[in-house]
Amino acid sequence: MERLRGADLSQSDKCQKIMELAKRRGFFWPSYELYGGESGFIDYGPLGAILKRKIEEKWINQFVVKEGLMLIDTPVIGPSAVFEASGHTAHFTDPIASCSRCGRKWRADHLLEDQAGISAEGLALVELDAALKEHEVHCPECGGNLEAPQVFNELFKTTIGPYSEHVGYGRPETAQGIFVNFKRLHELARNRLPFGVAQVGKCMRNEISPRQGPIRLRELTIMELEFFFDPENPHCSKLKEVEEEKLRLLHEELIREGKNEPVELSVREALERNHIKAEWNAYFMVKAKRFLNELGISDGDQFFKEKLVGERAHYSAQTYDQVVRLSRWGFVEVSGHAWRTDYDLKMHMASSGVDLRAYVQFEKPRRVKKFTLKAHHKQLAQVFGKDSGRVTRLLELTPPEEVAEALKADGRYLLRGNGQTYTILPEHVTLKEEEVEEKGRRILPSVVEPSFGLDRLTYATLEYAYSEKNDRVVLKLPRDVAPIQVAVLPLVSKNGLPEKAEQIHSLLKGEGFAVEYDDAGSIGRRYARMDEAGTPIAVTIDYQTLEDGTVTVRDRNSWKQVRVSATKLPAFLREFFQGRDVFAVSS
RNA sequence: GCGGCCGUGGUCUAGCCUGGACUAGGACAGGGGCCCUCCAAGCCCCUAACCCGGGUUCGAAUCCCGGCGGCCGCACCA
Repeated sequence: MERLRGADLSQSDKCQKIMELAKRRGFFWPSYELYGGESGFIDYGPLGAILKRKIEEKWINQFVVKEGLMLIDTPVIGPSAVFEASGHTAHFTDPIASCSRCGRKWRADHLLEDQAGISAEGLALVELDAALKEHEVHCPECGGNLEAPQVFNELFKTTIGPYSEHVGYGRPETAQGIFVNFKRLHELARNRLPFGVAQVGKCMRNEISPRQGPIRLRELTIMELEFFFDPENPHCSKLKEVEEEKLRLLHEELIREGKNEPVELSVREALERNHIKAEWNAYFMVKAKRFLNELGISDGDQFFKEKLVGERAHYSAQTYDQVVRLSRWGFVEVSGHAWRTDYDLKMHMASSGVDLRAYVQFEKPRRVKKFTLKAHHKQLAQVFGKDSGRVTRLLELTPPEEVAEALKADGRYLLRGNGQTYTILPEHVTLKEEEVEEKGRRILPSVVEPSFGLDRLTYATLEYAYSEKNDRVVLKLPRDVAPIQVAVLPLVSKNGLPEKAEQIHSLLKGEGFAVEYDDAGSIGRRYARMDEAGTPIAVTIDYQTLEDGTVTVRDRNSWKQVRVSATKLPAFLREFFQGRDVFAVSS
């Protein structure tokens, strides 16, 4: 496929070998090769599909089952309203200006900021164009004039049904499927905070120029969870379990100082020094670190890198990327840990007009002075016509104090929502201040979001499992994600050994193991084949098996062998796959 | 999207500059057979490829153009 020469070769050697192995043994390969290929897409083959699924299962086990969270599954396609509310149609996009002389493309907003020192935030394309001209921004490379900026939106666009005006988008993240269901999910969590909801699924991002095989895809699988907590009670109840754990952080301060190396801080220190702003984020970062450890990626090969303000997604108040060292690309993001605050719920509440606040009960009822707001429906209907229903709902969701203050100061209140601004005058409402007994309050939960790229994790797992021994490949996949668990091999293919091996094969299959039988070629060749596929255990049936019913069990990593009686084999293997060091004990 | 390099069986590659003897060679992998007591042993046989389209030419894997794809650099990666 590709050929690399000279200095490139040594550095990308491992990646190269893995790509070859992946194609040869059926982990993954480029999609649509029959028609010349299409970049940004990969196919998972027989081994890869299972490996990927097992990593997903492991994640679900650790982040959903063990954490007591909920798992849901929502559509890939969503109507435009969802992504307009979430900000993706506006923000999942880049204004690109090309140079009319040299043809280079630039981020128009970045140029404006760099050359004119003006924030381009919130500027429409025409405004951006005007600003670029006004401040005489030129191509930084050749000084040529810039063409009018154009937007490129990375959402995949489609239509829903036969109506071209009914626009839908492929989701760029699974999160919105959770946010739009917040009310129901909170109800299912029996109206308690905190709680978390996870989702695993395909997402689409129409990348401008994807490369790097499984690292940057236009269609990818994301495993993410939204964890909702009370912003007024943001403490992580499980902090004790993790506060002494060390995290390697390359935090904002270090980056601003120009540093590249992370520092090692305990969770407690990181929180005390405000390098991590949300306790729950810290908690899940520890979980994420351990998760990668179990996929074979040690602490030294991963760390968390904070995203600077300009690099963060539009919804995020703080984001750490978990990065892993990969042989070809250096440190690559495999998960993001964003503190999304109440951004998404707030946006969906404003767009839909539905109250998405959670009710939090006080320990004791409190007597408080409080404004109450009563909307005058008839008056509002006269002024706003069709929109009055929505205006009324929005108005009633607004803190009355805010309305009262504005009316007092300016004589009017500007109500924003649904992409419009409505002017509320004193005669539209009745505001009363009274003392009431409150049993609780309504709040918009704050959200932390750990979000993992399953494709990248699958690749990283392969890369970290890859090793060579005596000129052959041994894929030391963690035993709980290996696609084939056990190989059953007759030592030779005669004298009744294959028949005996077939019995053992069926026995183990019946016990629920993923087993493969192989009697082709010499025993050494078959061991080698299984090492390359990452099969942790090989069971060999030999002449002694016929005499005393014991078989040889071979460990892929150490090549150690122990004899186990066939009847005890299932129990032995079960212990092995639960993580016990059965070879050290028995040999 | 720009620039550079590149595209040959399942995988890695030889051949391309200097067009013909290329019915495209090799290694590994795969299938069949012989052999058969533990780490890719050996022997025999077999399967299987010039990215796509156009052009130049008597003749194209080889030269030219376009497309697609890959790698690297720039840009992009909310």
